[in-house]
Amino acid sequence: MDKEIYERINEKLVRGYRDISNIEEKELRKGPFHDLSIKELHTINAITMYHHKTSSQVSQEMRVTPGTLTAAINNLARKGYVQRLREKTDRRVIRLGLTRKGRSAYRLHDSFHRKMVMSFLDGFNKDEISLIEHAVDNLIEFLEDKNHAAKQGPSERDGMQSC
Amino acid sequence: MDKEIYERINEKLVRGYRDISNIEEKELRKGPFHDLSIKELHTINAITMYHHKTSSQVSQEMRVTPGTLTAAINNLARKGYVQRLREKTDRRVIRLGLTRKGRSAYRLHDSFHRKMVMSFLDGFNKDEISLIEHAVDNLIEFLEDKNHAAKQGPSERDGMQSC
DNA sequence: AGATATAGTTCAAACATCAAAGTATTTGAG
DNA sequence: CTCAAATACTTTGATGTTTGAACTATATCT
Repeated sequence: MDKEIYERINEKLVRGYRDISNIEEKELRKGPFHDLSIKELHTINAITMYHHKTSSQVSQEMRVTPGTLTAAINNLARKGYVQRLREKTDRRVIRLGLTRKGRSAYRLHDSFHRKMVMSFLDGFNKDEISLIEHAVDNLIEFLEDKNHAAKQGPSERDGMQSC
Repeated sequence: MDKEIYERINEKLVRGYRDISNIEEKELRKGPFHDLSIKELHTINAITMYHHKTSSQVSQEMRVTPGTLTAAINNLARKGYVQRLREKTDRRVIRLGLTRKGRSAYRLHDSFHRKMVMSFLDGFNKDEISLIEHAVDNLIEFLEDKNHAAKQGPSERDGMQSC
């Protein structure tokens, strides 16, 4: 492929990637939830509206250790965004739920995402959108491959020498 | 637009976004530069191969405060990836350069990016690629709009009521 | 020359993160 | 049934990143 095109698209992706968090945080600061950081908002987002996932589930999805999540939940509970709900049938597990305020923050963040994705896809027809989705799928697949390779360890990356 | 399509693409973008840093870091740990974090690598990337940008330039591009960059450069210099070069004509300014080792790390990271972008665009022809690029442009434009709106302050977002 | 501006550094505080040890609870083997 | 092992989460201590504000050194402007 053309080197120039690669450079240009790479540069744009890097720029977009770098700016998203910054801008999400700035938007956040303007609204009624100025006591939330972007990371806290992402935790709220991972908890989701009504699923009452367990702590373990959320920490795995977020790729952080259980201890990290505990600390994050402590803060969000103190600020009134999240509630811990102890499971009746197995008292070891904690289920996480958003308070009314938490759901409100969730919706605000979601509407930002909606606007962002809408503008990403603005002006394309169904076929073109599915082409773009295919490119995104390519990217995710690439990341998943790398992820599995990393899990197996570097020595077995290609060719499965073990056994 | 179709709500279902939005949900699906949003979910994929969020997942991709979340995984990129994790996987870049994992890849990094496998190679010869295991003493670098992903943030440090991004600093090296912002310094670029041969431009000798000033500290201010780099900190602005990275959207961090000058103090943050100083700390990062201290670490990278200690580890032998970056050199400070004092400007002859204006002794206040520091220009930043990569050492041989720093350039080597830069290249490794760049090759990861290259593979990632290549897989993103895999299987598309020129026209299709320029369509995808257009979508990325849309996204960047959205972010820039939001960024300017944020700079002006929330009260003047739309309609320039001042004066 | 002296005031002001600019470039970068230092410092103290806040926060996120992790690994490892700890607590409470459940499960499973005998 | 009982106790050892497993599981779910929390606590703790250490590390690294980030910021804002005060600071140093240098340049520019009047």
